[in-house]
Amino acid sequence: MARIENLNLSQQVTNELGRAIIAGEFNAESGLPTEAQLCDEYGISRTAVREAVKMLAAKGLISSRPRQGIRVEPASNWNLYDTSVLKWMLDSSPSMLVLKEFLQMRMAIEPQAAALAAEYGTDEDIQHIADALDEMNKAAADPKASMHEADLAFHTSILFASRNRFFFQLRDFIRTALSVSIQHTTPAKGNDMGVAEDHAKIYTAILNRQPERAKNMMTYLIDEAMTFIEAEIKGAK
Amino acid sequence: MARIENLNLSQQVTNELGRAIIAGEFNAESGLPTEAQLCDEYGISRTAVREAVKMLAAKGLISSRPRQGIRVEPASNWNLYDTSVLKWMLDSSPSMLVLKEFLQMRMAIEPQAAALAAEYGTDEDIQHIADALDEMNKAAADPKASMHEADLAFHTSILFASRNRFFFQLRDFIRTALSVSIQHTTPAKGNDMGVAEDHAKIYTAILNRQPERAKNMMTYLIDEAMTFIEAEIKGAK
DNA sequence: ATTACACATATTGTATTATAATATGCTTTA
DNA sequence: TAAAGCATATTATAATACAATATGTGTAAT
Repeated sequence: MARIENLNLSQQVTNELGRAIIAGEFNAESGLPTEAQLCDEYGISRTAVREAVKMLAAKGLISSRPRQGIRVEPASNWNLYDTSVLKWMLDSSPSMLVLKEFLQMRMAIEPQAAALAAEYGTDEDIQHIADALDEMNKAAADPKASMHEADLAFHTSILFASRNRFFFQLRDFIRTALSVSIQHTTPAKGNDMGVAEDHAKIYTAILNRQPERAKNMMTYLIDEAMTFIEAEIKGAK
Repeated sequence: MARIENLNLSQQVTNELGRAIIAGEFNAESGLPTEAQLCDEYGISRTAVREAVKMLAAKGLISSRPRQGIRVEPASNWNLYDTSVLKWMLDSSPSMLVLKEFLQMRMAIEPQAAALAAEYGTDEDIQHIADALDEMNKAAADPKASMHEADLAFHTSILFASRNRFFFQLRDFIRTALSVSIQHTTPAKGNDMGVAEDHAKIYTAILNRQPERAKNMMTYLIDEAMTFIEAEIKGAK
């Protein structure tokens, strides 16, 4: 087990087991080792093992019952919107497989969020979007600055401005999806300014309280990534 | 504590504390009682209390550190897509407040899911949609049959047919949103047949592999509920 | 007076042991 | 063959002890 400083024992075991479960290292029928076996394996007390098991159960990965042991739940029950679960997923499966699914989700969430931001975002919310856009422009001019971080901040600030807690709750998911997306599309760019302009159009639409336009501009932005990825998938065949 | 048969102790405490946290019964600054106090309060061992605390921490509701105690996390960290968390939320806050947010999310997710279903759903997936539609038609004719259940099955089957695990993962969320939605819109209906026809149009579009049309029909369906709710909110003022 | 250091203290973190509850399979019996 | 009961493996809960970790307090040094 990779002992990580600053995390307590049960959290480390949670990490290790969570990763292993999602990587498919446990047979779905036979399930996990018993608590006693896990104690031996990791050289820790049952207290720590049980707390780890409870945390994984809370995330929908496993369930445990007396005499039956610890079973892996069907993947359809895993809480994919849990940050840890999402991380374990990306660690284990080649990101190309989920990249398209990510983009499909972004295509559902972000245009709608942009429209809601245009309709309900406060002036302060919209100022935060402007701030992120400024950072992106700076980064486009100055290679030292981080375009990536500014990009994430831009999209997150729009989720926040939607004034809908369910949209904002997806910020980690969207950030992850966006990061993976960027990693795959960046090689082909060289047009930082063009991307920045596309983002600016979204911001302007929100500022001018044009929900439909904001939605369309966001759809366009994501569709560019989608087109690129589909070509890449096709090419890989 | 309402002791529920068939749930073990730590799960019952998790339920009770989760409910109380989301209902705002704990001061955000002072946090929760210490483990020792919780033991006294519920008359249970530290083992059970700690396991409950770990489960709640896994859902993002709390965090605990030595010497500092158990703190309530900011609501923005709560995992709203966890079924339990969602349930606690609906139990505590008047559903009217979240109903519009639910509909905004449905408006993002479901039209896109319908489009994906039309593009990627297998024939078998689409048959399941047809089955649910049949049930809805039966229920429209026969008052004994449950329209509600058939309606939920219809929407769920489309999420499944999207062939995107992130969409399907939202099934509990969508089902909850839809249930709340129905509770508020049903009084004004009397047009079960009209609703069933709207659903049929979505199905037909998916069957004929028309993603755009499927999306539009689903948008129309949800927009009807949205219009109704907005009128109700306006009327309540 | 202010800073730095050490120490006391409260609270969670981990370990250990013991017992209870529960479900599964096997054996016995009718 | 079926039903009842018993053995057993595994998790569930409890109780106790000690370790680790922050937080504040007081004391000493500058």
